[in-house]
Amino acid sequence: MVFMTPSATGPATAARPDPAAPPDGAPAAGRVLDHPDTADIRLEEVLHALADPMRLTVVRELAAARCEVACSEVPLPVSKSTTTHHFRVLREAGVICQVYRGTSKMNALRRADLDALFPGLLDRVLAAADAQESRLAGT
Amino acid sequence: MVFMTPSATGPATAARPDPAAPPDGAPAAGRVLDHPDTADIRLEEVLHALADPMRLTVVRELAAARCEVACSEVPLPVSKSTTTHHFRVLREAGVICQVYRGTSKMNALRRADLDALFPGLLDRVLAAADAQESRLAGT
DNA sequence: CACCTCCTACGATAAGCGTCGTAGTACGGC
DNA sequence: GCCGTACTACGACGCTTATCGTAGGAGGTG
Repeated sequence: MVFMTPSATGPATAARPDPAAPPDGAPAAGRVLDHPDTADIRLEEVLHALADPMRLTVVRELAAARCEVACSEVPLPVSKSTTTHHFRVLREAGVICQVYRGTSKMNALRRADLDALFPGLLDRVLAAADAQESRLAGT
Repeated sequence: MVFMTPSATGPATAARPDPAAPPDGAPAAGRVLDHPDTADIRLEEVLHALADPMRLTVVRELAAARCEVACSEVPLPVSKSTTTHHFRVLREAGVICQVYRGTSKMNALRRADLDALFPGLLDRVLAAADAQESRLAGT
C-alpha cells in the first residue's frame, strides 16, 4: 500500500521544477517518506487535517511560499516534536508532500492532486482563512 | 454571548420562508436553542464539524433537501444520543440552524451565513463529497 | 574524525471525541 | 389526564489527539 512520492497517479507538486533545488539527482538518497496515493486521499481526512489551527497555519504558509519550505521555516508556537507531528498528519492526509533535501525536510502542498480530487476546495479554504483573518484583525 | 436564533447579523437560513411550516407565530414557544452569532463562526470549527463522516452525511442531506429536515429524518448508523450529539456539534459550529417545531427539531443549513463568511466553501465541500462518493462507487 | 543542525521515534500525559445506554423532559393526540 | 413520540442530559467507556521532553540518526561542515 503506497510506497513513495507519487509517480502513480501524478507527480503531485513534485517534479520540483522550481529553483532553490540542488543540482538534483540526489534528493537525499535513502530516506524516503510514505505518501498516500492520490486515489487514497479522503475528503474527511483532508478536512480534519485542515481543521487544526496549527496545521491550517502551515498550509497557508506553504500556499504563500510558492516553493518548497523546510519544516523549520514555518514557526509554530509549539515544540519541535509537535511540529513534526503536525507535518506528518498533513502528509498522511495527502495535503502535503515531504522530501528530504540534505539535513532539511522540504514541504510542498499537493495542489495538483487536491485540485484534481476536490476542485477549488483548497483555494476556498485558503480564501476563507484569509477572509477570517482580515475580519478578526479589523476588530 | 449569543442568545437565540440569529437575528443579529442575519436571519441565517431561518425566516422560514418555506412551506411545510405551520401557521407560524408559535414555532414552539419556550424551547429556544443557542446558535453562534454569525460573526462568531470560526473556520476551524466549521472544518472540524465537517470532517466527521456522520456530520458530513447530515450536511449533505440537509443540502439535498432544500427545506428544513427533522433530526429523525436523517438516518445515521448510530444511536439516537449520538445523533443528537452530532447535530449539536454542527449547530455550535454555526453550520446548521435548529428550531423546535412541535415535538420535532427542524434543521437547516446556515447557507447564507456560511457563504457570507466563507464564499463558496460549503459548495466546494459538498461538491468534493459528491465527487468522492462517485469516485469510490465506481471502483 | 568531531561537531552541529535538522528532524524523528518513543514514551508519557492530559484532554477531547465518538459512542452508548438510561433516565428524563417537552409536546401533541386521545 | 395518560400515553406515545421526539429529542436531551448525563455519566461511562475506549480511542484518538495534541502536547511535551529526551534520546538518537542522517547529513553537511570543518
